[in-house]
Amino acid sequence: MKYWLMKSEPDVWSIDQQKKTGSKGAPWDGVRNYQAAKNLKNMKKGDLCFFYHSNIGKEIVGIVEVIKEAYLDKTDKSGRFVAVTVKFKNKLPSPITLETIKKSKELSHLALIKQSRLSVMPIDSKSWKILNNMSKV
DNA sequence: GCCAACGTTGGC
DNA sequence: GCCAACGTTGGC
Repeated sequence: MKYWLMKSEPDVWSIDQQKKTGSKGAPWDGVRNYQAAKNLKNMKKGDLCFFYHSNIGKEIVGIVEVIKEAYLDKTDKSGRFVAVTVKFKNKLPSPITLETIKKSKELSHLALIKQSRLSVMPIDSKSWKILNNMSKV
């Protein structure tokens, strides 16, 4: 199983909206970046993703699970980009802010920090564990 | 609201 | 296929 991190502006799509969709989940679409799309294509059913709120909050707020692997993004007329379906899994006991992540030397390699504009990125299992531990109060 | 970083587009 | 111009993202 792989781990990921996906960004969303809570104005547009927040963890609470995601939660409301329950077990049927919701499409993660609108990605218009090849690198992010490549990551979407590599997702497998059952993979877990951190849900990050960009702009407002700038923190990891929860975890969602991939329930449908990459398919053509219906919102993309060109047919070049894909979407996946994810379902709400849980909210973090306490959100992890970007500021906190930046302070950790062990997490300095994450694309979240190095490539601030990338919206879908892999998270190695070690970093996943570190982040989960950080979220426990 | 600004602007740096960076991705994309299109003319050549 | 290069690269300038332009658009977008996202942190500050």
